[in-house]
Amino acid sequence: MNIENADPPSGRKSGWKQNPEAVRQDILHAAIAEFAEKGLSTARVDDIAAKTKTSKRMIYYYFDDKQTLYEHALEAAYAQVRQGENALQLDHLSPQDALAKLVAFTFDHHRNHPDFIRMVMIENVHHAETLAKSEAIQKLNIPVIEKLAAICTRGQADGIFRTDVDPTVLHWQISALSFFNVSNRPTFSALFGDQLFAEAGQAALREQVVHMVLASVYKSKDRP
Amino acid sequence: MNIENADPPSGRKSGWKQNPEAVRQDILHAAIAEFAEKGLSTARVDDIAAKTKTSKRMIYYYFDDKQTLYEHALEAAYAQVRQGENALQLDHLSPQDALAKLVAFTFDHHRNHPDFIRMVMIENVHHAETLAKSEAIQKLNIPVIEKLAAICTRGQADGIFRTDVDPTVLHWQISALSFFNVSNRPTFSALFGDQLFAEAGQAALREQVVHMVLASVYKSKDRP
DNA sequence: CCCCAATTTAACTCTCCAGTACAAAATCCT
DNA sequence: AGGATTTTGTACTGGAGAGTTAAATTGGGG
Repeated sequence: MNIENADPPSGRKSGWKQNPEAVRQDILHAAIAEFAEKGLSTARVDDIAAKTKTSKRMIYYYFDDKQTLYEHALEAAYAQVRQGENALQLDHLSPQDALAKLVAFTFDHHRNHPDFIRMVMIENVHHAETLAKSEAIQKLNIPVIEKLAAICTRGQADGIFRTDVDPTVLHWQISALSFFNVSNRPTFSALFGDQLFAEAGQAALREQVVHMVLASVYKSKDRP
Repeated sequence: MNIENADPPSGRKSGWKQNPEAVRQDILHAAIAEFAEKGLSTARVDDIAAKTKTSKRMIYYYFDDKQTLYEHALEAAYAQVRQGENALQLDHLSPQDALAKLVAFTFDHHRNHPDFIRMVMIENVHHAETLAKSEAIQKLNIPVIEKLAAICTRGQADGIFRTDVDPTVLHWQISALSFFNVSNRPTFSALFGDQLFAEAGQAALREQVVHMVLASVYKSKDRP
């Protein structure tokens, strides 16, 4: 879908053969899918190769080994998802509305990017060893907190938010609810049924989550 | 710590040699530790054996293969944790206090049983395939919901809780916040620092979590 | 005390799979 | 064109680790 061998229009970046950048991307997408599906050690390089337009040999050509490939795949997964988040425009909204929109957006966004969630789950299983080494990923996460900090500041200036709201805590809350919804769906629905994960259930949960987070930042007297 | 080879006081259950039940338990504990630490496929049977008083061959003697051992380890992990929960007595408390206590307890309990959390994480990475097959585990989870349902009923009878509170949703909320706190600590602290996971931070988070959950069940007019 | 069934030990096999050796294209440079 | 360099295909290797073979040990019942 991405590359056509007929007339490469603007590709051929690094002054060399057929668009190496596109090949890298192709491999990374396949790798994300495989790692997200199976986990780091269960993932098979041969299976990643099979999902690719290219071969196993090429994977080792572009990325040195499985671990390196995993690092790049993790980075790519973060980049893609955070990029989507950065597109959100909240400045024109009141602090309450901005926060509500951010929470609802995050809930949906996580739901729409299960592969990303699963990469993070896997990273947590591995004690975040890879993530801890990647400065690139750490930089990608600064804007999330900044966005929340701006909302907090405005909300406090308006006298509506509690004075002790903490952007990091807020992010923890939003993440916890939105992340768990995707990460623990398998066990939760195996134990308690999957009604909550059908459309109606999810809509209700999103509502709940938005309310919970908003309630936690309001001063008591201002609660709607 | 559990077994002494000096005078087996009441052991020797199955009418045969040195307490096979104790050996099983020994293996299961080692297995839980190893699986929780490394994940299903990264875990090494040899390493489990090394943590045991017995040998690798014995593991295959008592449990047929790695997968079977994993199943039993998962079951044991659930049994242990749910048993701790069942000890909670809530009937003598008002619905609000009961719920608050249950939430705070769950938050702490999860925090104190990281191996259990990690087993569940791993199970989710594997799409809960093993959990889905275990009726034993599914039964273990009924009391949690029943306990919540009882609290909801009482709260509604008192006219304090909303009429549409749902025990399953409530459990989802409590679990999400308490689970994520343990499961995602590695990535979260790699990205945003580990202040939230130090004692003070955790105490504050627990407070927050209790408030959030309570707020979500109160009728608006009754919110404290 | 001797046999049998229940355990246990140690050494072994066999498969899977990450990673590689090697050489054949393909592309660019002059 | 022809040599240098980069890209790709094929077939292979080496090691790790799940699971096994087969013999030794133990305790109990007769």
